[in-house]
Amino acid sequence: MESRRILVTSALPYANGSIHLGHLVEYIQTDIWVRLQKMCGHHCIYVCADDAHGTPIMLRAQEEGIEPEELIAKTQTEHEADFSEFLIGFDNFHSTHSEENRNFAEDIFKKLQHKDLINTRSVIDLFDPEQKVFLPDRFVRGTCPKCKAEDQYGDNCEACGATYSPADLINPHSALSGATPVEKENLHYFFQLGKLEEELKTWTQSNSLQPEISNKISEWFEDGLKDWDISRDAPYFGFEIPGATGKYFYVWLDAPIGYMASFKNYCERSGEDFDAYWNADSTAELYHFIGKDIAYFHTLFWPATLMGAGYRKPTNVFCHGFLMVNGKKMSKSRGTFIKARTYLNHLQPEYLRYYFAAKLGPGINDLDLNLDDFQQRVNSDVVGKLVNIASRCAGFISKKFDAKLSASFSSECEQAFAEATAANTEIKDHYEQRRYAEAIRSIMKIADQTNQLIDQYKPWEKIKDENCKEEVHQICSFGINMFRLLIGYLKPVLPELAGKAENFFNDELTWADLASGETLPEGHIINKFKPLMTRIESDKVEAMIEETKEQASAQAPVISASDPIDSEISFDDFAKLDLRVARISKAELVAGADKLLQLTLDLGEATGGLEKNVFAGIKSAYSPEELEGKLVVMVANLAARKMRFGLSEGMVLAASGDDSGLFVIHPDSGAEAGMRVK
RNA sequence: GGCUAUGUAGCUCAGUUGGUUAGAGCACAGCAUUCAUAAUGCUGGGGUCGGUAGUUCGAGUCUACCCAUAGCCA
Repeated sequence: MESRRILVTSALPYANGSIHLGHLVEYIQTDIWVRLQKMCGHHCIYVCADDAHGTPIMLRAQEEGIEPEELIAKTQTEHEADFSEFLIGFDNFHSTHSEENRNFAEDIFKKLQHKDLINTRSVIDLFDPEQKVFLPDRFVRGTCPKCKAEDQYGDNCEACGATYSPADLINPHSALSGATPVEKENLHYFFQLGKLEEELKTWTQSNSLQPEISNKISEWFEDGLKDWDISRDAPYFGFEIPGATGKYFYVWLDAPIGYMASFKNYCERSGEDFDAYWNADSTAELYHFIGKDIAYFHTLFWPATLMGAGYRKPTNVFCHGFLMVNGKKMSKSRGTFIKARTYLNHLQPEYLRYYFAAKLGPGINDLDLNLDDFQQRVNSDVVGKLVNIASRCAGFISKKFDAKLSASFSSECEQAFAEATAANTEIKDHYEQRRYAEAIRSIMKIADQTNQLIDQYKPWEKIKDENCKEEVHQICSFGINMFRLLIGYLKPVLPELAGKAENFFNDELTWADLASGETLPEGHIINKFKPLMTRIESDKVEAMIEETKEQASAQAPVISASDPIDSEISFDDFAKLDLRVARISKAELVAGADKLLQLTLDLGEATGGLEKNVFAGIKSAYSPEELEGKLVVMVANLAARKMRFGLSEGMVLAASGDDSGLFVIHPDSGAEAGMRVK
């Protein structure tokens, strides 16, 4: 078989926080792919690095009262430990804040300049008049224009998730001085992507990108490519642009260059030939595994950078979806924003590797970590089905046959072994095409068939009959051989388990061994069987969630301060409100309104049978049918307000938090329409 | 708001170019079994495929609109 030369990367984790289970989807996906390639005898190199530049890192370092360099060094140590324990087998892990990366970034920038792909022009930025510096979005704070949460960043609101520009903030102020920012012209450097449009189009079309991504990319081309702003002003943690004092490369310019820098760093200590992988005429393969959120940095900006600077382009870019936990986005308060370290404190990494593999496909769908399913699936598949095969056969072999295997099977078993061997082509292809879930299904099907066969031969009965001893020897040896095959197929996913199993049957497995169809030889001695993997226990999963919740509540004061109690009012202020119980006599959809329902409220006999018309913004949480007949509380003396759809004569009270829920307030049973609420 | 995806049994997912009674694993129920880490085998119940309206002899599978979820908008 021809050996391929392959360079693989995972996206660079950002150095301002810990690795969490969401990150691990990608590293595990990549690692499985790389391990398969290596097992197949290909020359495959897997590099990564910490992404160490940008404003958030500066801010974080400031908060902790340390230099950015100290922060990123500390983070890198932590990241590497997490990856190593999750068995992510990087050949090199580096940092974008490195000499290699500085050299490449500067060199690439100069090449782009030389090709006339860089220009400059003035844009209006916010300026701090006291500190005399331009303010990055994150250095401007103010009230969210959408949800009115106070003290939010200039680019997005942490309370409601809205995105906007700093100029949209209410009461904007500089995070540095507190002064109100002023608008001022500022010089920026731009990468003129439009000049590479044709070449980029060709690349994106010829490159068998995932169809979802191709569709998305065609969108960028439709409006023509805009120039890309690649400079940021001091204060910034990054590389200064050559010949431009006080201007820095935007983090997204030098981050992907970090792939090259990390590989260069690897070449220097391994003797690998850098140019053979990166020159424009390279015949090596280059793959980037990334999350769907950063697709266009990798399918547009990054290839453009490489083209412009005269390097090779990626062979392909593989996008994956996001991790959900129990069907929802990871959430600190639900205890599902689980850090890699927290997981490791309670559970074995291979459980998660198996579960992710069992659910990963080639598409960009989000992947759900359902914790009950996780426990059941791993226990059932890996322990119950797979490891059980060795466990139920090993005893007979070691106790009754001096730990020696037979190499002759019944014709039925021989056929089963041949079929399982033949499946290697298909399984390998599933892995190669990143259809891990299908690979796992194929593998577990073989495990099922093996258990069925063992059941059929009933060695535990036959062992009682001296005449059937050879049959027992054969079926158990068959089981061990099938187990060996299955472990081999799962080795990319479960490298540690595979290592233990290889120890057990005194053999090391490559894909060629699996494909050969050969069994272990007659008389081959197996070692004493020890449990290779134990079951996931519920209390461990619960403990992990608890620990995550504790981490969240430790930060709670910061979170609760985002919505403090309003300033005090007098009783007289309160008494001005005429709150009444009302019955919804009619509720209907409003044509053309996204969020409104039109309610007819019956205020009962006490008010002389008064009815009011109210438009309530509760369509997202209630259907008209479920509201009709219900009692609610309304502000009855609120001045009527004219809306696009008609006159609204009051407000219905409802509770809402930042977690997108909306809950209408109902009086307890017994209340009647018209009653005062006080 | 625009765009790109996703929405199939309690849970997690498969369903090729539209075609006989919609599949798997887990969970559940019953039976068998005890070699094995309460593991294994057999049998069974359970979905009309997010909603509505279309195209078609025929749609989970095509079209339009709507709803929900995720991501992106340099």
